[in-house]
Amino acid sequence: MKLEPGMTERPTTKIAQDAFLPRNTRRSLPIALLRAREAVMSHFRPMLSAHDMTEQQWRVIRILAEQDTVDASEMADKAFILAPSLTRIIRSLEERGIIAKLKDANDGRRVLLKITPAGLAIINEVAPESRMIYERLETHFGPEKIDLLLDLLDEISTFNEDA
Amino acid sequence: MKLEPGMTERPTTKIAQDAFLPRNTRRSLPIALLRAREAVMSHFRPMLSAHDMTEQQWRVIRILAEQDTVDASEMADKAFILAPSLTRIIRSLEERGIIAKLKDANDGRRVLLKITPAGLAIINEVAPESRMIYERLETHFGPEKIDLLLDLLDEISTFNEDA
DNA sequence: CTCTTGTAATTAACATGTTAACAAAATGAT
DNA sequence: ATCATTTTGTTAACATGTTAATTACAAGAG
Repeated sequence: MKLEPGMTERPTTKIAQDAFLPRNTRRSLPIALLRAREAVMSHFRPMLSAHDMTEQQWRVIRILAEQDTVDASEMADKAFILAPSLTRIIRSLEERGIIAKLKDANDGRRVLLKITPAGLAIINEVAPESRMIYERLETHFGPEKIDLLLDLLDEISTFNEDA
Repeated sequence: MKLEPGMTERPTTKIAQDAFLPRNTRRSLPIALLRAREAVMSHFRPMLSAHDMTEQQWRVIRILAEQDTVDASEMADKAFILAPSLTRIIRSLEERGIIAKLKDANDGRRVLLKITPAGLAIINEVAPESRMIYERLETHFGPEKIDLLLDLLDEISTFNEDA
């Protein structure tokens, strides 16, 4: 390594520190998970943005299509969205008339969520296309491989719980 | 009655629309990737925040520890950070004296990045602990399983490129 | 009943994700 | 050289991620 005029005299060779360097970035699990997620989402995003929907907003109304009434905590859990984000998403979706907020009669703290007809309309427009995209992906890789991946991801996700 | 994970639920009400509903959220690949990523990161985050480092900032200086000088485009690519985010991260890291910005003599557009001694000090503090955490994870699941997962993720990540 | 503690949701503040628009420098064709 | 085009990086604007503090209500102990 050649020293440039502006560099310090201290040797900057990093070979001696190799043992202290992090693992190679190319085999980093967090980045690999991020890349894979982005690759998958890139197929869905155009369809969602055509309906002025973000990915997270879609996750919310999708869950409300599966289950009629969901309180905010359960929604945060299922959609994997943190409470502060969910508060903003709910406000936005409600202003757009896509979901409705109800009060829980038994617990004044809880916010109950429900999809509106307008929200259902969006579901019915987006869902078929979403299914098609997913089926293309499943066909390309084979359902077994996707299942294997989902199982591995599930296993990783529960790593914390047995510490 | 509470449904356990793995059970197949089908609420009473929306049966007629079943064909138009999205896939079940619990087997959603994007959410599964998100959950897994968060599970992994939850082990690293406390250590990073102890050094006032975000995950993304850590990715940046980590790459600069592997490779002495990197321009912004290459960094965005390797750290998987979009250009606008990277601009802000670079500004922040530079203000804190952790990295330095240089100008490319051959191309006036490019920004070259280099880690400072202060940055190297952080690397040397964090890296050993980071390795230990990763080794625990690798021991728990077995290196073959991690490798299998990384291979599958890689395969998913390149799905776009053969369209 | 009062007080403490715990829980659900919101707000605040900052960092990043995401897309679009933009400025500056390089490139290539004429 | 001149001009249109492409590439690199930044800025802007809005949505979400992240942690901490806060408010409103619920539950329990005394």
